[in-house]
Amino acid sequence: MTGEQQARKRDAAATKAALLDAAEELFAERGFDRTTVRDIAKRAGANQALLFRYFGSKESLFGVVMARGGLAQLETTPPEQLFETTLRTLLEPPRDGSPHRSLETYLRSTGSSGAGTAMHEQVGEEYARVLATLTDQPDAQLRADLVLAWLLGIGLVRSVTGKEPLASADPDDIVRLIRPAVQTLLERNGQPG
Amino acid sequence: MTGEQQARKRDAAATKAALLDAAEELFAERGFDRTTVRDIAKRAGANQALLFRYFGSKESLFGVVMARGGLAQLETTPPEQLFETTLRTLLEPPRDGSPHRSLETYLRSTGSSGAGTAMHEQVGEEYARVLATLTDQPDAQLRADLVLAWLLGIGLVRSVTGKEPLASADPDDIVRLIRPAVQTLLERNGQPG
DNA sequence: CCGGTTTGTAAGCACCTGCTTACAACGCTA
DNA sequence: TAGCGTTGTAAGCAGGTGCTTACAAACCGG
Repeated sequence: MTGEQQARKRDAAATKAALLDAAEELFAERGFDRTTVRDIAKRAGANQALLFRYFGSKESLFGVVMARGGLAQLETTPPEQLFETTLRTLLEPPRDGSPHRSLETYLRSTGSSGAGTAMHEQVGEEYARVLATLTDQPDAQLRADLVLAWLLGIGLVRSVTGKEPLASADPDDIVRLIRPAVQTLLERNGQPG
Repeated sequence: MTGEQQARKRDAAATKAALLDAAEELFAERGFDRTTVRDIAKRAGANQALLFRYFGSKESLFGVVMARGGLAQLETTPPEQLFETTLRTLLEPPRDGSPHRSLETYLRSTGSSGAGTAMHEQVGEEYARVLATLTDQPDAQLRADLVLAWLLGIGLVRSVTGKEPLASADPDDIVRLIRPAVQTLLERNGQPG
């Protein structure tokens, strides 16, 4: 709820931005399916017809939201810090002005629309590609997928299902437990049997 | 030739079972939200009004489906094999007569209804409790949650988003890569800093 | 055969969904 | 100031949702 409903009288750019912000929040909180265009318009303080005028459809808006900030963190974080940085972002409560919440949206929108699928592929591919640079082992891609899977699983258990003690655990403790295990995964040769 | 639809003429028990089977399949395939009561009734070859007569509501049916077979694997698998067994179940394509698909449903129904939340808590709690017996370290519960998170994350990336190379990887390879990392997670003392 | 109960069916209700349309209010500019 | 494109609004549409109701057909004990 941006409290400037009266302040913005005739400003298409601001309305578009408000719709995008509201959509980003709601998609991250509820996923694609359980977010309605009426909810988005209401939170943005705009008429829902404008959503369709500016973005065409709900799916198209979803795509714009994902494209806008989905990969920002990825581009500004060195690979060797990506795992820990992403993990901490996922673990900390969403602050204003924090990186965009693409992984959360990824989680909450599993099994949703076609737009969701395309987004899944893109976001997952990008993260895994960077993570794969962290190991010289032959199965680099697969190992990277497993790291990504862990990130997503932690986000799932923590922010979606709220399972304790994980949900309330100190991010430092989680990082301390996980780091050596990830190191094992990335560095150890696969051994037969 | 009498068609199979007439074969079950007046048999409430069989109709209930058919509805349960259909619901279990569809919830696992699409999650709670994207499964409609009309779909369930259609796959079961039954009238949708019967679904409400026998189960009261869609949410209630969901609860019955989860309660029916959700924890079967948990009760018949020794703790030290639980991780690998569950992982392999998650990795293999669903066969007929295979264990119930509670974790898949868990995944696909994230962020769904209240019934989904209750189920999430129950299933997650049971798995984590058993997994926690695998370590003597102080943070046993937290470590168990992290193992569970990895399981769910792998299921998510593999069966929901279909990301390659994980989606098509040999289960043996995945197990070989993951086992030492899980061992590290469970056995290693948390070290400060 | 009769009456009541159980099982199955078709139709519909009230609500929600994404999306569209018709129109009013505004502000630029000629 | 008159005209006109732009921005915002209210109302509604077509289809889908969970769920209910009214009723017919089958079964069973008497």
